Amino acid sequence: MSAILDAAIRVLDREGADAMTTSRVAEVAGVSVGTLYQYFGNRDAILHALQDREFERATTMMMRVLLEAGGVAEPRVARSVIEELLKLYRAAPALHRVLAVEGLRVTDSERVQAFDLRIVTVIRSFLMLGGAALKPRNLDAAAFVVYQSVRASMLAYLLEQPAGVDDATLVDELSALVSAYLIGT
Amino acid sequence: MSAILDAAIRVLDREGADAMTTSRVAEVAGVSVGTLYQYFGNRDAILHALQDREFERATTMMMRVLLEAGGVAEPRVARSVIEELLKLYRAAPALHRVLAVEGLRVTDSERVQAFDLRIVTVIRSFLMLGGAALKPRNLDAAAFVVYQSVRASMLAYLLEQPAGVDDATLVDELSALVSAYLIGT
Amino acid sequence: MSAILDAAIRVLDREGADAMTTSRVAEVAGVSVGTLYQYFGNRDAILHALQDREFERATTMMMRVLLEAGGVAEPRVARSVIEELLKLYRAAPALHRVLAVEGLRVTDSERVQAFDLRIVTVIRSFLMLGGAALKPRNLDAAAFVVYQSVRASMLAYLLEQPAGVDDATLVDELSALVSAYLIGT
Amino acid sequence: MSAILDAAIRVLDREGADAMTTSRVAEVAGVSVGTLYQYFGNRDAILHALQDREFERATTMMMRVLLEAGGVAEPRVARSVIEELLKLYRAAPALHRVLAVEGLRVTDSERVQAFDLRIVTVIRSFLMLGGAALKPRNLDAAAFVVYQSVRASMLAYLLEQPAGVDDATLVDELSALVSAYLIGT
DNA sequence: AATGAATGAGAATTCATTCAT
DNA sequence: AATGAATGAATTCTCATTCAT
Repeated sequence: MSAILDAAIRVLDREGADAMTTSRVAEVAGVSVGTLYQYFGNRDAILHALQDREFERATTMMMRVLLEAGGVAEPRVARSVIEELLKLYRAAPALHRVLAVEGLRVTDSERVQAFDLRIVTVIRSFLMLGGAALKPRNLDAAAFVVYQSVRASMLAYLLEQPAGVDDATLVDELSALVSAYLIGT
Repeated sequence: MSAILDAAIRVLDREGADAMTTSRVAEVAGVSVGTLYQYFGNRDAILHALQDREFERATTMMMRVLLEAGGVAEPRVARSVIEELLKLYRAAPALHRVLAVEGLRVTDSERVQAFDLRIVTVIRSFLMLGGAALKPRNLDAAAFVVYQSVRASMLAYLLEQPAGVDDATLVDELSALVSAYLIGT
Repeated sequence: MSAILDAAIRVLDREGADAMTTSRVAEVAGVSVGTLYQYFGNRDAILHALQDREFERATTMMMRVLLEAGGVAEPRVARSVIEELLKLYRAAPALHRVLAVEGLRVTDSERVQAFDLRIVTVIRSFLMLGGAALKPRNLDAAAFVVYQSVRASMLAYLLEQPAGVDDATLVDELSALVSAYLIGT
Repeated sequence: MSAILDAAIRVLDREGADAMTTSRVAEVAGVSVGTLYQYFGNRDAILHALQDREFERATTMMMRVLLEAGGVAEPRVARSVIEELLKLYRAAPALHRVLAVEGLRVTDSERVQAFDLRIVTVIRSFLMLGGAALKPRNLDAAAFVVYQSVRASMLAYLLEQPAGVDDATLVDELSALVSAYLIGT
């Protein structure tokens, strides 16, 4: 039930990851723990569902931006993706924090499931489509490095609110970073 | 006592973050919990101490590399720092994972203490010294973005061991990323 | 509804006593929990119904065997009853295990209801009918001891499958035990 | 700690098996749950410890009785063992009930550990020592059947307090049962 | 200073039972 | 009569922290 997922995000963002206990989520969702367990077999299932939702949102967004750009890799496209991603992250920073943290905790068997790896695969295929405009690069590594860079910077920006950096600056610099690296501009 | 810190790292890297309980650390260190609490008032104090030690190592390393390079910002310098950083991370990936994770959990009052922010400050001053060779940039943002990018990529690389990326590739791509962004090469 | 009782036995024997939850029984029976509660006011009511069914089967079987033997107490009769009982137990060992366990849990007020006590009463009346052929005994105690002995041995045999004992051996030894005790042969 | 084991028995006998929760045992023992878990890694460990203690008591008792009898198998010996066993059972009927119940729940891997099987082995070796006086029997089956019979009758007697049976009668009949079966008297 | 037994709040999870539809 | 989502008390187990020795 999406009420439970929404409650989980709310708890995550307002009270922190430690507060995301099954009881607290149930309480905030306005249901009993029992009900929560009817929908999610265990605590992790909630995070998995959240991950799937976010993964879909991010993927959809990237596809939309790329389609609007006509499939051409340009600084403009990178900037659009980064802007949209910032919106996605801002909607639930703590969720993305948890997703990132859990991604790094992933065990071999679950590896393919991790948010990280799924997104990197999507980015990799975008880079392949970008074609001639891009500098020649090891696609695996480039997709990996670009994703980690953007994700980490955005996340740390939202959670730490470092002095001297605001939304516009962050988008500018991340766009510059990615464009310089991938396109050479 | 550094025996306790070493034990903490050992537990962290061999048994995972969840296993780093105060009792387990004490056990591995060969002391009693009571003794551990004599040196570290609470669990977090251990992490703080670990953070300080890592911070010092990283800072020292960067200074050394920069001095050896004669204070000039060049791709070669970026690559050296990245290579050295990889060594530091590889020595205790799980420690750096925890440091990263905890850094993002930081509350306002402790903000200045976080590993992240301290390192960004150091990097910022390096960028200032780099002088004319560098593209003009918002220093705060540039230091921030560069640090987060390198740190996240390195950490994810060590913990996730993504397919298609090895040490050399990672160093190459991170160097390219940073150089293209800061120097334009 | 006997579909529910059959489901309960199936669950009991295939999945164990712990798995016999009301939901699981309902599921296996192909009805909803709600429906189950329409027929059985609470979980225990299912066990009571099961007990009644088993009690009737055992009683009927014993009567049939005794009638076929012409009402005379002989080793041959004891053996027949034991053989038939083994069949009954083998059809649903876990059920009989639960019945035995629950019988021992019985509270004062429900005492008369317990499978144990009901069966012992039936056996007692068989012994009375046996007449002159039997050694003189305290009938209450004899019925009690004989029943407990046969039941426990059979149950443990089916559930533990002890080394060195098979169907034939068990029937032989139990027959010898009972005959020696009651008839002196 | 034996205070915990004693508390477990007290709870078992006064409040029933269901009441034997870790918290309740800790409470009755006058310690915290945490302390309980320091001594017993999990709930079952308590039962295992109890089992070991009872096993040792029963074994010691049987050896003592047999030694006193000079190693000869006679009705008198059987009666003594039965009398002593009744004392042991009476001291904690609910404990023996649980031990019996758990014995039947035993899985393959733990089989050898079960109270039942351990005791049967001991009895088997007593029967071997009994020598010429005994009727020829399949030792495995005889030990098994005798143990189950005595145990079940005694337990049901203590827990159900069946009408028409008292201590003396029970001992008489069980002695008669065992003697008739094993010795032919 | 060192010890480590004791603490107990708190977390995840289960399941008999109810009741509105 | 049937349904099955919702309930929530109860249970097991963990671990940071304390304190008497």
